[in-house]
Amino acid sequence: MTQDRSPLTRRLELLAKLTEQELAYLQELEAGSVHFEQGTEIFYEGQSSDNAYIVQHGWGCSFKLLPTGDRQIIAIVLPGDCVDLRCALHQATDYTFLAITDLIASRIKGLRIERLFNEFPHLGVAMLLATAQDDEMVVEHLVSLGRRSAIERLAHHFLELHDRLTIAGLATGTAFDCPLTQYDLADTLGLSAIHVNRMLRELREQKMMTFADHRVDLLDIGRMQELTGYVGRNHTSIIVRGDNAHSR
Amino acid sequence: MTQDRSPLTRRLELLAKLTEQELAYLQELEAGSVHFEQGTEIFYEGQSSDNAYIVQHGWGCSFKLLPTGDRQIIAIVLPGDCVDLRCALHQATDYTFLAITDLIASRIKGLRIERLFNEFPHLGVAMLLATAQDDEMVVEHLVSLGRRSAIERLAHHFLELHDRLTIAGLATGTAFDCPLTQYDLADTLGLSAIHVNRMLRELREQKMMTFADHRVDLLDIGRMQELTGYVGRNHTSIIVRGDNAHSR
DNA sequence: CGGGAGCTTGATGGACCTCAATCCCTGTGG
DNA sequence: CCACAGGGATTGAGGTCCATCAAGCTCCCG
Repeated sequence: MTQDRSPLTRRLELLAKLTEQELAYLQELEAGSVHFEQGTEIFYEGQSSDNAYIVQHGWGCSFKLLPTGDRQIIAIVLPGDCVDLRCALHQATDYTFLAITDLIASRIKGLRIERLFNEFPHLGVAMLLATAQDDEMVVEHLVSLGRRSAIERLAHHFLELHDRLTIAGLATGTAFDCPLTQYDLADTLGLSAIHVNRMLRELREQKMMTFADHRVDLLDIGRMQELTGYVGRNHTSIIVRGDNAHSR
Repeated sequence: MTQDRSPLTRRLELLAKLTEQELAYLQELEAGSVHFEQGTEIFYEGQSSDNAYIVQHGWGCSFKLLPTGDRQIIAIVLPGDCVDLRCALHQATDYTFLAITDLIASRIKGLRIERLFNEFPHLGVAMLLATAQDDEMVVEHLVSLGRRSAIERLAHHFLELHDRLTIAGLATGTAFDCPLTQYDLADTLGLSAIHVNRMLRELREQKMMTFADHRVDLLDIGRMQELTGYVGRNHTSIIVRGDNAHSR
């Protein structure tokens, strides 16, 4: 069974064929897991640190603070995500990593990452691919902030969360648990919490989705996709070719 | 002298000590350079391609198009930047790469990147560091779009361009050539071209900077930094420690 | 000389922010 | 058991930032 595989292992196996040896090393990398309480700043902007983290359980986020006190959330972090994999290489973090819920993560020293590339380059490339996916998400997020309206940003964000949680086995059907507050959503989407509230009401009245009691239900995914131009995530492996993607 | 070193080589040497062998391989990687005319779409969204590019000369940008026809520029690409280094690994591009001016770049097959990590892991890690810098820029861009006002976005963007061009040896003092139109700026900063125009006028009237005839002059960098909370780029190497950075 | 790309300015309106008040729920301590 | 505080959600009113529409400008190039 796959229960004993970590979330990251499952992700990587979708991206590349890994040998027993590589799997063993990956397991060793993820061995020691640390528990962080809800609200913990696991590392923070300006800290000199060479640790990276692989999230095993719980929700987190990375964000930056502006001199004005405003907060901009860069990304919501879910199980199977790597945080700071590259920043760990140069020993300085430029954002804060916060545990939104209680969170369990494996801590990895920067040096081991360098060793990883030396000893298991193929595994290293697979992890690069995973971070490339994460980067694509950041880019899509940037597009949202630059060119989408408030309601479009919200719809897009929930479609994406739904996709990621489904892949991680944390969502079934159209609904999922979501610990984010409306303030978190506001700081993610570059809006005020008040406007987030109004747009969530709009989405509810339009019967597209509901957001209540830490639970999200996507009632009409089709219309939400239409609204945002969202193209679902490619669930296939790296050997993608031809006519399945990019229909528009 | 360093004239015969490519822009990327110069960047990497700031990030890691490279052996003669690694430098030679890097030079081989960059060997065949291709010339693209101004306005060329070097690759485009949806294309199935496993090429990456290292820019040698000229300005470019990467952008995404929305169903509405809106354009969001992800990043301005300058000499020494790598484009699509990771995407090349999974053979599908999710944005367009456009030559803003005539542009010279080295084309690199995805396979060679995989080989690079196998045979020269240390060099691979150095290139990872360079892309980590690029990612930090995208993150900072995202923060701008989410939480900065129009005038702050402009000031921040020009401060960043100035820093990058200075490092690349393409700016001296406070001024530099800049082929971007006000439409380009608008699509980069998530604004309308008209509003960009007004805010540029504001910056000029405030005697902070000028933008005219494809030439930028930063008249009062101090006040621009104050306005945006911009912290200049670290010009030092990867061995950064202690008290030099992150003063605020 | 005509046309197009880019810049500039004015007027109007809308999307979203800010301020303010209320309500609910949960946890805490007397 | 109840009072109270605090975090989060909700709604209203008013104001601001920025988009949109419209028009005219300059410059370059065929």
